[in-house]
Amino acid sequence: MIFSSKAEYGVRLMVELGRQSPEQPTSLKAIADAEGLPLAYLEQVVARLRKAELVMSARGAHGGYWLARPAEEIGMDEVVQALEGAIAPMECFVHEQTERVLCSHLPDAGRGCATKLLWTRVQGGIIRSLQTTTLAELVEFSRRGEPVPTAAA
Amino acid sequence: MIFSSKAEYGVRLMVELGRQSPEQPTSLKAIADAEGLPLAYLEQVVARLRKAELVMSARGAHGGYWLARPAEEIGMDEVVQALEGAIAPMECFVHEQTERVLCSHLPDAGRGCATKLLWTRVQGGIIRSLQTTTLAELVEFSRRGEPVPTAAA
DNA sequence: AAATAACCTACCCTGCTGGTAGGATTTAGC
DNA sequence: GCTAAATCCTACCAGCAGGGTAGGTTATTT
Repeated sequence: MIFSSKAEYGVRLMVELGRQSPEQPTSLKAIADAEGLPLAYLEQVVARLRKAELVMSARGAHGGYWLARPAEEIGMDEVVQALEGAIAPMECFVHEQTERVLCSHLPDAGRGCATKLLWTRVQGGIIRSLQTTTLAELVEFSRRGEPVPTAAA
Repeated sequence: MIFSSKAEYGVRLMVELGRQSPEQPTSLKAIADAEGLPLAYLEQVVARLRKAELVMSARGAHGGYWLARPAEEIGMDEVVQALEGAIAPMECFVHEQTERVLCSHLPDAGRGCATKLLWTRVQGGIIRSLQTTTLAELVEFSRRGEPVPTAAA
Protein backbone atom coordinates (compact mmCIF):
# COMPACT_ATOMS: atom_id res chain seq x y z
CA MET A 1 0.00 0.00 0.00
CA ILE A 2 1.10 3.48 -0.74
CA PHE A 3 -0.55 5.43 2.03
CA SER A 4 -1.18 4.23 5.56
CA SER A 5 -4.50 4.35 7.32
CA LYS A 6 -3.45 7.63 8.91
CA ALA A 7 -4.06 9.23 5.54
CA GLU A 8 -7.38 7.46 5.10
CA TYR A 9 -8.63 8.40 8.54
CA GLY A 10 -7.28 11.91 8.33
CA VAL A 11 -8.90 12.60 4.98
CA ARG A 12 -12.22 11.25 6.19
CA LEU A 13 -11.89 13.45 9.24
CA MET A 14 -11.26 16.51 7.09
CA VAL A 15 -14.22 15.70 4.85
CA GLU A 16 -16.39 15.31 7.91
CA LEU A 17 -15.29 18.72 9.18
CA GLY A 18 -15.91 20.18 5.75
CA ARG A 19 -19.47 18.95 5.90
CA GLN A 20 -20.15 20.92 9.07
CA SER A 21 -20.86 24.60 9.15
CA PRO A 22 -17.60 26.39 9.82
CA GLU A 23 -16.61 28.03 13.09
CA GLN A 24 -18.77 25.56 14.94
CA PRO A 25 -16.62 23.00 16.71
CA THR A 26 -17.25 19.33 16.07
CA SER A 27 -16.08 16.87 18.69
CA LEU A 28 -13.83 14.00 17.74
CA LYS A 29 -16.27 11.63 19.36
CA ALA A 30 -18.97 12.64 16.92
CA ILE A 31 -16.62 11.98 14.01
CA ALA A 32 -15.41 8.69 15.46
CA ASP A 33 -18.99 7.52 15.80
CA ALA A 34 -20.00 8.72 12.35
CA GLU A 35 -17.06 7.03 10.63
CA GLY A 36 -16.68 4.06 12.95
CA LEU A 37 -13.09 4.84 13.88
CA PRO A 38 -11.34 4.47 17.25
CA LEU A 39 -11.43 7.75 19.12
CA ALA A 40 -8.04 7.45 20.82
CA TYR A 41 -6.33 6.82 17.52
CA LEU A 42 -8.12 9.69 15.83
CA GLU A 43 -6.66 11.95 18.47
CA GLN A 44 -3.18 11.17 17.19
CA VAL A 45 -4.27 11.70 13.63
CA VAL A 46 -5.90 15.05 14.25
CA ALA A 47 -2.86 16.22 16.19
CA ARG A 48 -0.91 16.17 12.92
CA LEU A 49 -3.55 18.22 11.18
CA ARG A 50 -3.52 20.72 13.97
CA LYS A 51 0.26 21.07 13.91
CA ALA A 52 0.03 21.72 10.19
CA GLU A 53 -2.53 24.43 10.93
CA LEU A 54 -5.18 22.82 8.78
CA VAL A 55 -7.65 22.58 11.64
CA MET A 56 -8.18 24.61 14.78
CA SER A 57 -9.45 23.41 18.10
CA ALA A 58 -11.21 24.49 21.27
CA ARG A 59 -10.78 22.58 24.50
CA GLY A 60 -13.28 21.89 27.21
CA ALA A 61 -16.97 21.10 27.12
CA HIS A 62 -18.57 21.80 23.73
CA GLY A 63 -15.11 22.11 22.29
CA GLY A 64 -13.94 20.39 19.15
CA TYR A 65 -12.30 20.96 15.81
CA TRP A 66 -13.05 22.99 12.69
CA LEU A 67 -11.30 23.82 9.47
CA ALA A 68 -8.74 26.59 9.73
CA ARG A 69 -9.57 27.72 6.18
CA PRO A 70 -12.46 27.30 3.74
CA ALA A 71 -12.43 23.85 2.15
CA GLU A 72 -11.99 25.45 -1.27
CA GLU A 73 -8.58 26.71 -0.24
CA ILE A 74 -7.28 23.43 1.15
CA GLY A 75 -5.34 21.31 -1.32
CA MET A 76 -5.21 17.63 -0.62
CA ASP A 77 -1.44 17.68 -1.01
CA GLU A 78 -1.28 19.70 2.19
CA VAL A 79 -3.54 17.27 3.97
CA VAL A 80 -1.72 14.14 2.89
CA GLN A 81 1.65 15.69 3.55
CA ALA A 82 0.60 16.62 7.08
CA LEU A 83 -0.60 13.09 7.71
CA GLU A 84 2.10 11.07 6.03
CA GLY A 85 5.11 13.33 6.03
CA ALA A 86 7.07 14.11 2.89
CA ILE A 87 5.76 12.33 -0.16
CA ALA A 88 8.74 10.33 -1.34
CA PRO A 89 8.56 7.36 -3.64
CA MET A 90 11.79 5.98 -2.26
CA GLU A 91 13.95 6.06 0.84
CA CYS A 92 16.78 8.01 -0.75
CA PHE A 93 14.42 10.88 -1.52
CA VAL A 94 14.06 12.14 2.02
CA HIS A 95 16.53 14.29 3.80
CA GLU A 96 15.96 13.63 7.48
CA GLN A 97 16.89 17.01 8.84
CA THR A 98 15.09 19.26 6.45
CA GLU A 99 12.29 16.90 5.40
CA ARG A 100 13.13 18.15 1.95
CA VAL A 101 12.91 15.74 -0.88
CA LEU A 102 15.99 14.91 -2.87
CA CYS A 103 18.04 11.92 -3.93
CA SER A 104 20.99 10.84 -1.86
CA HIS A 105 22.30 8.23 -4.23
CA LEU A 106 26.02 8.33 -4.70
CA PRO A 107 27.08 9.66 -8.07
CA ASP A 108 27.26 6.01 -9.05
CA ALA A 109 30.67 6.09 -10.64
CA GLY A 110 29.82 9.11 -12.78
CA ARG A 111 26.65 7.66 -14.21
CA GLY A 112 23.32 9.36 -13.93
CA CYS A 113 21.06 7.81 -11.32
CA ALA A 114 18.48 6.16 -13.56
CA THR A 115 16.06 5.24 -10.83
CA LYS A 116 16.02 8.83 -9.68
CA LEU A 117 14.59 9.84 -13.03
CA LEU A 118 11.78 7.35 -12.61
CA TRP A 119 10.95 8.15 -9.00
CA THR A 120 10.99 11.84 -9.72
CA ARG A 121 8.36 11.39 -12.40
CA VAL A 122 6.24 9.23 -10.13
CA GLN A 123 6.50 11.76 -7.35
CA GLY A 124 5.46 14.47 -9.75
CA GLY A 125 2.44 12.45 -10.81
CA ILE A 126 1.34 11.93 -7.24
CA ILE A 127 1.81 15.49 -6.11
CA ARG A 128 0.07 16.88 -9.17
CA SER A 129 -2.97 14.69 -8.61
CA LEU A 130 -3.13 15.71 -4.96
CA GLN A 131 -2.65 19.40 -5.66
CA THR A 132 -5.42 19.54 -8.19
CA THR A 133 -7.93 18.10 -5.75
CA THR A 134 -9.36 20.36 -3.10
CA LEU A 135 -11.08 19.33 0.07
CA ALA A 136 -14.18 21.11 -1.19
CA GLU A 137 -14.40 18.67 -4.09
CA LEU A 138 -14.38 15.71 -1.74
CA VAL A 139 -16.98 17.29 0.49
CA GLU A 140 -19.16 17.94 -2.53
CA PHE A 141 -18.65 14.37 -3.72
CA SER A 142 -19.61 12.99 -0.32
CA ARG A 143 -22.95 14.78 -0.52
CA ARG A 144 -24.01 13.11 -3.76
CA GLY A 145 -27.15 11.08 -3.43
CA GLU A 146 -27.77 12.34 0.05
CA PRO A 147 -31.31 13.21 1.00
CA VAL A 148 -31.94 16.93 1.12
CA PRO A 149 -31.25 17.96 4.70
CA THR A 150 -34.36 18.86 6.67
CA ALA A 151 -34.71 20.91 9.82
CA ALA A 152 -32.32 19.22 12.26
CA ALA A 153 -28.91 17.88 11.16
CA MET B 1 7.98 5.42 1.52
CA ILE B 2 5.82 4.52 -1.38
CA PHE B 3 7.82 1.76 -2.99
CA SER B 4 9.96 -0.79 -1.21
CA SER B 5 13.54 -1.53 -2.01
CA LYS B 6 12.37 -4.43 -4.16
CA ALA B 7 11.30 -1.87 -6.72
CA GLU B 8 14.56 0.03 -6.45
CA TYR B 9 16.70 -3.08 -6.80
CA GLY B 10 14.52 -4.53 -9.52
CA VAL B 11 14.59 -1.37 -11.61
CA ARG B 12 18.34 -1.11 -11.26
CA LEU B 13 18.61 -4.72 -12.30
CA MET B 14 16.50 -4.09 -15.38
CA VAL B 15 18.55 -1.04 -16.30
CA GLU B 16 21.70 -3.08 -15.91
CA LEU B 17 20.32 -5.74 -18.24
CA GLY B 18 19.27 -3.08 -20.70
CA ARG B 19 22.82 -1.82 -20.83
CA GLN B 20 24.09 -5.21 -21.98
CA SER B 21 23.85 -6.44 -25.51
CA PRO B 22 20.71 -8.55 -25.75
CA GLU B 23 20.61 -12.32 -26.01
CA GLN B 24 23.85 -12.50 -24.07
CA PRO B 25 23.16 -13.70 -20.55
CA THR B 26 24.44 -11.62 -17.63
CA SER B 27 24.95 -13.37 -14.32
CA LEU B 28 23.30 -12.04 -11.21
CA LYS B 29 26.67 -11.97 -9.52
CA ALA B 30 27.96 -9.46 -12.05
CA ILE B 31 24.95 -7.23 -11.39
CA ALA B 32 25.21 -7.62 -7.64
CA ASP B 33 28.84 -6.56 -7.79
CA ALA B 34 28.20 -3.65 -10.13
CA GLU B 35 25.36 -2.26 -8.01
CA GLY B 36 26.61 -3.32 -4.60
CA LEU B 37 23.53 -5.36 -3.78
CA PRO B 38 23.26 -8.68 -1.92
CA LEU B 39 23.19 -11.55 -4.39
CA ALA B 40 20.85 -13.83 -2.45
CA TYR B 41 18.29 -11.08 -2.18
CA LEU B 42 18.56 -10.19 -5.83
CA GLU B 43 17.64 -13.76 -6.64
CA GLN B 44 14.25 -13.22 -5.04
CA VAL B 45 13.80 -9.97 -6.85
CA VAL B 46 14.65 -11.33 -10.26
CA ALA B 47 12.32 -14.27 -9.70
CA ARG B 48 9.41 -11.84 -9.83
CA LEU B 49 10.62 -10.35 -13.07
CA ARG B 50 10.99 -13.78 -14.57
CA LYS B 51 7.49 -14.83 -13.54
CA ALA B 52 6.18 -11.68 -15.20
CA GLU B 53 8.07 -12.68 -18.34
CA LEU B 54 10.07 -9.49 -18.41
CA VAL B 55 13.40 -11.33 -18.32
CA MET B 56 14.51 -14.73 -19.50
CA SER B 57 17.15 -16.95 -17.99
CA ALA B 58 19.61 -19.72 -18.76
CA ARG B 59 20.91 -22.02 -16.05
CA GLY B 60 24.33 -23.53 -15.62
CA ALA B 61 27.78 -22.18 -16.31
CA HIS B 62 27.76 -18.99 -18.37
CA GLY B 63 24.08 -18.75 -17.75
CA GLY B 64 22.32 -15.62 -16.61
CA TYR B 65 19.49 -13.25 -17.41
CA TRP B 66 18.53 -11.03 -20.31
CA LEU B 67 15.55 -8.90 -21.30
CA ALA B 68 12.67 -10.82 -22.80
CA ARG B 69 11.84 -7.85 -25.06
CA PRO B 70 13.65 -4.78 -26.35
CA ALA B 71 13.92 -2.10 -23.69
CA GLU B 72 11.89 0.26 -25.88
CA GLU B 73 8.88 -2.00 -25.52
CA ILE B 74 9.04 -2.37 -21.75
CA GLY B 75 6.93 0.11 -19.82
CA MET B 76 7.99 0.82 -16.28
CA ASP B 77 4.46 0.19 -15.08
CA GLU B 78 4.96 -3.46 -15.98
CA VAL B 79 8.25 -3.57 -14.13
CA VAL B 80 7.01 -1.92 -10.98
CA GLN B 81 3.83 -3.95 -10.98
CA ALA B 82 5.82 -7.18 -11.25
CA LEU B 83 8.01 -6.13 -8.33
CA GLU B 84 5.48 -4.57 -6.01
CA GLY B 85 2.21 -6.17 -6.97
CA ALA B 86 -0.88 -4.16 -7.78
CA ILE B 87 -0.37 -0.43 -7.44
CA ALA B 88 -2.95 0.58 -4.90
CA PRO B 89 -2.89 3.77 -2.90
CA MET B 90 -4.93 2.23 -0.13
CA GLU B 91 -5.77 -1.10 1.41
CA CYS B 92 -9.37 -1.14 0.25
CA PHE B 93 -8.26 -0.89 -3.37
CA VAL B 94 -6.98 -4.42 -3.70
CA HIS B 95 -9.12 -7.42 -4.32
CA GLU B 96 -7.12 -10.34 -2.98
CA GLN B 97 -8.37 -13.01 -5.33
CA THR B 98 -8.19 -11.20 -8.63
CA GLU B 99 -5.43 -8.72 -7.76
CA ARG B 100 -7.74 -6.27 -9.47
CA VAL B 101 -7.93 -2.82 -8.11
CA LEU B 102 -11.19 -1.51 -6.76
CA CYS B 103 -12.66 0.00 -3.62
CA SER B 104 -14.27 -2.21 -1.05
CA HIS B 105 -15.62 0.53 1.16
CA LEU B 106 -19.13 -0.03 2.29
CA PRO B 107 -21.66 2.25 0.60
CA ASP B 108 -21.22 4.41 3.68
CA ALA B 109 -24.87 4.94 4.41
CA GLY B 110 -25.67 5.96 0.85
CA ARG B 111 -22.94 8.55 0.60
CA GLY B 112 -20.30 8.51 -2.07
CA CYS B 113 -16.94 7.33 -0.81
CA ALA B 114 -15.01 10.58 -0.88
CA THR B 115 -11.62 9.10 -0.20
CA LYS B 116 -12.09 6.77 -3.13
CA LEU B 117 -12.26 9.74 -5.44
CA LEU B 118 -8.96 11.00 -4.10
CA TRP B 119 -7.12 7.68 -4.17
CA THR B 120 -8.37 6.96 -7.64
CA ARG B 121 -6.85 10.17 -8.90
CA VAL B 122 -3.58 9.48 -7.14
CA GLN B 123 -3.45 6.01 -8.57
CA GLY B 124 -4.09 7.42 -12.02
CA GLY B 125 -1.24 9.86 -11.58
CA ILE B 126 1.16 7.15 -10.57
CA ILE B 127 0.24 4.71 -13.29
CA ARG B 128 0.34 7.37 -15.97
CA SER B 129 3.83 8.47 -14.97
CA LEU B 130 5.03 4.87 -14.97
CA GLN B 131 3.41 4.01 -18.28
CA THR B 132 4.96 6.94 -20.07
CA THR B 133 8.44 5.93 -19.03
CA THR B 134 10.13 3.08 -20.88
CA LEU B 135 13.08 1.08 -19.72
CA ALA B 136 14.98 2.35 -22.75
CA GLU B 137 14.74 5.90 -21.41
CA LEU B 138 16.31 4.89 -18.14
CA VAL B 139 19.05 2.97 -19.89
CA GLU B 140 19.75 5.97 -22.05
CA PHE B 141 19.79 8.23 -19.01
CA SER B 142 22.22 5.95 -17.21
CA ARG B 143 24.70 6.31 -20.05
CA ARG B 144 24.90 10.09 -19.78
CA GLY B 145 28.36 11.34 -19.02
CA GLU B 146 29.86 7.93 -19.40
CA PRO B 147 33.20 7.66 -21.14
CA VAL B 148 32.98 6.27 -24.65
CA PRO B 149 33.40 2.50 -24.25
CA THR B 150 36.73 1.18 -25.44
CA ALA B 151 37.76 -2.35 -26.37
CA ALA B 152 37.04 -4.34 -23.18
CA ALA B 153 34.04 -3.64 -20.96
C1' DA C 1 33.97 -34.40 -12.58
C1' DA C 2 34.22 -29.73 -11.36
C1' DA C 3 32.76 -25.28 -11.59
C1' DT C 4 29.22 -22.07 -12.43
C1' DA C 5 25.01 -20.20 -11.92
C1' DA C 6 19.93 -20.43 -11.74
C1' DC C 7 16.34 -21.94 -8.68
C1' DC C 8 13.87 -22.86 -4.34
C1' DT C 9 12.37 -22.54 0.54
C1' DA C 10 12.66 -21.86 5.22
C1' DC C 11 14.05 -18.85 8.60
C1' DC C 12 15.13 -14.51 11.21
C1' DC C 13 15.52 -9.81 12.87
C1' DT C 14 14.09 -5.17 13.03
C1' DG C 15 11.13 -1.33 12.69
C1' DC C 16 6.81 0.55 11.62
C1' DT C 17 1.78 0.54 11.81
C1' DG C 18 -2.36 0.58 14.17
C1' DG C 19 -4.12 0.78 18.36
C1' DT C 20 -4.76 0.90 23.69
C1' DA C 21 -4.21 2.91 28.33
C1' DG C 22 -4.12 6.31 31.42
C1' DG C 23 -3.76 10.28 32.62
C1' DA C 24 -3.45 15.97 32.59
C1' DT C 25 -5.46 20.08 31.37
C1' DT C 26 -9.09 23.25 29.84
C1' DT C 27 -13.80 24.99 29.48
C1' DA C 28 -19.09 25.25 29.71
C1' DG C 29 -23.04 24.76 32.43
C1' DC C 30 -25.23 24.22 36.75
C1' DG D 1 -16.93 25.73 42.84
C1' DC D 2 -18.20 21.14 41.05
C1' DT D 3 -18.87 18.13 37.36
C1' DA D 4 -18.95 16.67 32.80
C1' DA D 5 -17.09 17.09 28.32
C1' DA D 6 -13.68 17.57 25.64
C1' DT D 7 -8.75 18.34 23.99
C1' DC D 8 -4.08 17.13 24.77
C1' DC D 9 -0.03 14.25 25.88
C1' DT D 10 2.93 10.19 26.50
C1' DA D 11 4.09 5.61 27.12
C1' DC D 12 3.32 1.18 25.82
C1' DC D 13 2.25 -3.04 23.04
C1' DA D 14 1.18 -6.74 19.61
C1' DG D 15 1.31 -8.02 14.83
C1' DC D 16 3.27 -7.99 10.55
C1' DA D 17 5.70 -6.87 6.48
C1' DG D 18 10.30 -5.56 4.72
C1' DG D 19 14.95 -6.76 3.96
C1' DG D 20 18.04 -10.13 4.25
C1' DT D 21 20.61 -14.76 5.34
C1' DA D 22 21.31 -19.72 4.99
C1' DG D 23 21.54 -23.80 2.82
C1' DG D 24 20.52 -26.39 -0.17
C1' DT D 25 18.97 -28.65 -5.33
C1' DT D 26 19.14 -28.65 -10.21
C1' DA D 27 20.96 -27.67 -14.76
C1' DT D 28 24.74 -26.64 -18.02
C1' DT D 29 29.34 -25.76 -19.74
C1' DT D 30 34.23 -26.89 -19.92
